[in-house]
Amino acid sequence: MDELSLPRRERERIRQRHDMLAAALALFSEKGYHNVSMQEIAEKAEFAVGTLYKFFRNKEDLYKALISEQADRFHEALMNALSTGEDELAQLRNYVQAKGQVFMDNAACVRLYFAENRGASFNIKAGLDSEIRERCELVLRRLEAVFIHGMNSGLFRRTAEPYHVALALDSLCNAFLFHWLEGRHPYPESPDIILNVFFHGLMD
Amino acid sequence: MDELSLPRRERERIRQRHDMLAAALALFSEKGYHNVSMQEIAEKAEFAVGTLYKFFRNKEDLYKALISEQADRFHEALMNALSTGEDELAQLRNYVQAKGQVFMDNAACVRLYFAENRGASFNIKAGLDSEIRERCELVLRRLEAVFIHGMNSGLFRRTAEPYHVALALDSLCNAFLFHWLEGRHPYPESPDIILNVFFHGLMD
Amino acid sequence: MDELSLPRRERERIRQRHDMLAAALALFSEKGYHNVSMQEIAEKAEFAVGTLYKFFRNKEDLYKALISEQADRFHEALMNALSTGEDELAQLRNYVQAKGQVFMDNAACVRLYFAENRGASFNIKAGLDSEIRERCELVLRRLEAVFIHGMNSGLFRRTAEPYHVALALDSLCNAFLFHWLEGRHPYPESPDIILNVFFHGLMD
Amino acid sequence: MDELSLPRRERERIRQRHDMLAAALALFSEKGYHNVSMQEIAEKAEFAVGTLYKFFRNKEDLYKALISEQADRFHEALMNALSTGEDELAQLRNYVQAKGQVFMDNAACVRLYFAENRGASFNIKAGLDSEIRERCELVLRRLEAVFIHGMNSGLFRRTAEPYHVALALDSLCNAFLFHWLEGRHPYPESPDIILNVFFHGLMD
DNA sequence: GATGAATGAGACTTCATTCAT
DNA sequence: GATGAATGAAGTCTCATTCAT
Repeated sequence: MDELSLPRRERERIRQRHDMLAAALALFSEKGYHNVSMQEIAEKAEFAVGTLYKFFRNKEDLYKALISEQADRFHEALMNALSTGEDELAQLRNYVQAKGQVFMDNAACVRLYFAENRGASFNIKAGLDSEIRERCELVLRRLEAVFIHGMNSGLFRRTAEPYHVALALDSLCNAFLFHWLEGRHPYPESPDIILNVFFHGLMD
Repeated sequence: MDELSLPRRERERIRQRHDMLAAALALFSEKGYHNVSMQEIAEKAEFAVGTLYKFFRNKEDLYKALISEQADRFHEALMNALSTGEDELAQLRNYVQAKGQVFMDNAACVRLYFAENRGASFNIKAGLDSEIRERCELVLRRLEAVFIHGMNSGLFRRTAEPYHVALALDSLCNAFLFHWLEGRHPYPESPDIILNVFFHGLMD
Repeated sequence: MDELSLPRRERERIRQRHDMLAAALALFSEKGYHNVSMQEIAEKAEFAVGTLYKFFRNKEDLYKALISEQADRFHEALMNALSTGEDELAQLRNYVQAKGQVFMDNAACVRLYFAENRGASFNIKAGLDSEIRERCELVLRRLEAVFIHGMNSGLFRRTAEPYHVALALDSLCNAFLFHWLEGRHPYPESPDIILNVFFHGLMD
Repeated sequence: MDELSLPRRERERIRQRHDMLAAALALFSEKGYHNVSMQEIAEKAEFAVGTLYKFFRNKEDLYKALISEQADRFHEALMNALSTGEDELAQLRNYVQAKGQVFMDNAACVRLYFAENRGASFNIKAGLDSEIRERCELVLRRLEAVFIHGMNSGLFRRTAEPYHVALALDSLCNAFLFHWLEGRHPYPESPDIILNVFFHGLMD
């Protein structure tokens, strides 16, 4: 809707940029950054190679833009989830569900997302990572805040550092999602299956 | 000790192979598979390129050998930890500690390990991954067994699926280790800091 | 003439391809397939290596294209010669002359041609050879037909198998041409010098 | 028998050298000079690479020795044939038969022989060729001499230059042998099938 | 004297990037 | 502004040759 108010030329450019990123995402997530050529991306997006370079300084730049935008969407969805819900319990449920939702809706991204957050592409070049990690950290801090709130309000017991609990919940979601990615088992439909692990301790 | 009994020539070859893998590990973990050339590895290992190819059929082969051997060490250590300890609680403590120990002693590997298990190198080629993931799954199943035992013996309460709890514990360790890798904060000295999250539920 | 009607871009590409093949021919015929590098060909043709690969999938492909096109020209010229001339005698004269003409005009090719038909490049890879040999066989069969016609019409005596006579005539031309290639002596100006051997038997 | 009189050490060396050349011949004729490595030859001959270099200065040297020795055998056999037989007719028959015999008994060599005499390995490096061609020329001159004798003695008519007739006969044998090599048809059992072409002219 | 591990130059090929049209 | 042909640096891998044992 915002786009409609832009000059036609500008709107066109945004659509083109979007098509390029979409093509790149499909290819990167399928074959990995290093196994995709600019030629390939250009062909899939139905542009000339030169045009790609009008939008992105180089391959790495294109990659960063891609990751960055996807990360934006993810983190925005997660932050929203954490801000929605009557009490902290509801917020956590929303978080778990939102994380599942957004990831499963964008399987292609997830592969890249994990790649970015867990590993190999420390590499591609620094810089990107730190930016993404910062946003991960923000989500984590927000999650921590929910736990702190819950503890302060007496909803949760203070059995461990709130940050640690936040870390635990998030990493558990990731583990489930990762398994889902591999086709091992589905992501739990009810968030409670994941949350139970934390709510009801193993020992009295 | 076994090596001492081998013919000198054989011992020499083992040492050379080790040096090559060490050089490769250092470079791969720093810059990523695709950003390291065989030339580079050869130079770091102080061999000629051709010599590398006497030991490994090609770059991918070298990479697989590297990952495979490191994964062996890791998984062996973890399996050992899970088999050591008077009761299930002790076994879990050992697991958490062993995981921390072995990873922190091999920071370079961990980067590659995560890369393998979380992402990017879906790519490099299938085949390796599945092999490694299978071994991860074995560890996870062993961890699940500890929880099942503990639940059956009344040590733990059955508040969630044992496999889910196992997944939760393992992924939490990974999360901590990952943060440590990034220099954010140390891996907890006492395993209890991690275990507490599970033992004492957040709600009554 | 056809080329003139093509779009400028297309004409340009044809010229480039031609230049590349010309450079390759010169080098291959001088030093042999294995002793010429793509770098060398590129330099001689005044292109970058990468450009070569835009036109030919790989070195072998370039080689095959080269051989194939030259063989086309040769065989077409020979077939034409055999179809031109009042009687069989004239056709044979034309053949001998055409063979000499076309070969001597393309000395570089001839080296490769012989290489293809007599030897070494059994090797380079099958496939090409058989294709070329088939075309040689066609020419030979056509030559045989001329002899058969001549024998049936009473122009020639049936002193031997027509195919054998065809083989004999062709191989004699080759022998002369080969000697000429080596600078030993000239290819006979008059085709009769070669033909005489066959027409007038050594014995009564 | 001569070998028996040599010191044991010397006899041993000759046998080793022979084994190396045999291995090389088998491999070269199957795959071509450039597609065979010294390693391969060494393995087939059951020696170490280094040992090969004790006997031959380098790969080319080994190749030249191989070709040279085989050519010796061939040309000796041909020269013998041409010197054996009551009259010129018998000598020619012997020649045609000997050429067929010696080639078919050494199919592997023939491939290399043709490669040497007709093409590609102009290349490998000059030097060898000229030496071989000289010996070919000697045979040809000897063959010419037979025709001259035959003409002078009235056995043959002087229908063409004796050298040309010699060339014709030899190249016809080669053509038949080449076809046989390719499995197209057998080399004529009776030399007369080849000789007839020359003896009884096509025209009165 | 034989061995074969080690060497490293050099071959083929790809692909990010530029720039004339 | 878009195009895509051209570029050439750089990567992987092979193999003739050497030399310490």
